[in-house]
Amino acid sequence: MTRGPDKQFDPDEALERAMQLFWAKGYAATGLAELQARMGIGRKSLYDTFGNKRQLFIKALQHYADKELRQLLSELDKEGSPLGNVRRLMRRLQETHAKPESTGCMLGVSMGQCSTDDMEMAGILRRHVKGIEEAFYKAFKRARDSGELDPKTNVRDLARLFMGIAQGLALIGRVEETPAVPRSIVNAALATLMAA
Amino acid sequence: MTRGPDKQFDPDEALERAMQLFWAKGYAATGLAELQARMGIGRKSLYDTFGNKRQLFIKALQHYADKELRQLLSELDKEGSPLGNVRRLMRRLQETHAKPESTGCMLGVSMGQCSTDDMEMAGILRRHVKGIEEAFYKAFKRARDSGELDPKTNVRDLARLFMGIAQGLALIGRVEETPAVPRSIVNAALATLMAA
DNA sequence: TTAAACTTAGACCGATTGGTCAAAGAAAAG
DNA sequence: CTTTTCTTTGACCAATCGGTCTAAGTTTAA
Repeated sequence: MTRGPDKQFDPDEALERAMQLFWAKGYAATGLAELQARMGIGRKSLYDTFGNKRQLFIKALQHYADKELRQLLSELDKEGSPLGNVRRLMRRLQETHAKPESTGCMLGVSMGQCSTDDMEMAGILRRHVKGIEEAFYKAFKRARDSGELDPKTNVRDLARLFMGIAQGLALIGRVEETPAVPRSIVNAALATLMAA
Repeated sequence: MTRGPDKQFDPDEALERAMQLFWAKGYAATGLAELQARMGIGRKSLYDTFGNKRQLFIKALQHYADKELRQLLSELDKEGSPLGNVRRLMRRLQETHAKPESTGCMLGVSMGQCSTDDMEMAGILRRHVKGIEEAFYKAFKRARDSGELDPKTNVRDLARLFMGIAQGLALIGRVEETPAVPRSIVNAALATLMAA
């Protein structure tokens, strides 16, 4: 039993566009006017649909993290060599962040942007970062169990290292203009898996 | 032949304080009023001495990077085992960023904050990041020459990896509230040096 | 058609933004 | 002393900030 007209815009697409803007410019530097223009909706619609600027940002962040984690998992959970999956993933990340128009990872960008005493935001970011860690953990654990990694390998530490490397890579990709540094980072990261 | 009274404040200390604020809150989220209060100077003095907000930020960033790089070099250039120096440095970074009040690395934070099309800022950040890479490079090269690292090691790649890890570590330290993740990252990073 | 329920565009709000300027104060030079 | 040159304070500016609200438009139910 609904009354009145439906929304004239697609909230999902509007959120996607808000995400892109926040991602590229950051929370504080993104104004409502710009958001409206990019999302193609009026101010009232924005507030009715998403609450306020902060809530919109949080929803955009959530949207980003869900999408990113889903892709990460689908890539790391593929059948075959777990380490092969990790290698393929890291090479893809390398290519992504080596592009000059790369805007990095929205999680990393947000970690750098949120005030240190913003506990709510920190909690949200921590949860998402944990998700990435867990995805790597599963892959490395499978690798160890299947003999691809030394049985003595601390896979928890290794997972956290790769999560950290991925964050560092994304961050540096934002300012680097040649593919050299991202390539080096991934080269060296993967080289450590050979030796282990 | 100087005329008129001297400044009533110490520009260096004012810059130091501005740096702390920018570091913790980021460029966009830091207002002039807050800066004035923290620096303890009037608005006119601020503009006469530092130009405008952006130039003040750039000077603060420069100040930070110089200080940080100096410390990095003094730590990595110590006599004795180069790899030992790297280990000591990484453990120190771990402790720094494991503290709950850690505000990360101002370079990394700024990489995440500057707009992707701000070429001037990107250039400045790239230069400073390169400085960190070079510091690691020298240390790893010494390590390879002295037989601490496998002669086949690509020390350029390794240096870039460690620079990236340091950035990731600092970023994650901003939101993490327990020392577990930073410790894992450094554990795993140093473990790769053993095997190599 | 009429009324109710909804969405829309955009005017509007006080507060705050980065930035400027004039007047007052202080030290050095004559 | 006076004059000159500098610094400081704080008022002030237009523009923009995030956020609200009214009025008009649109669709459905009766």
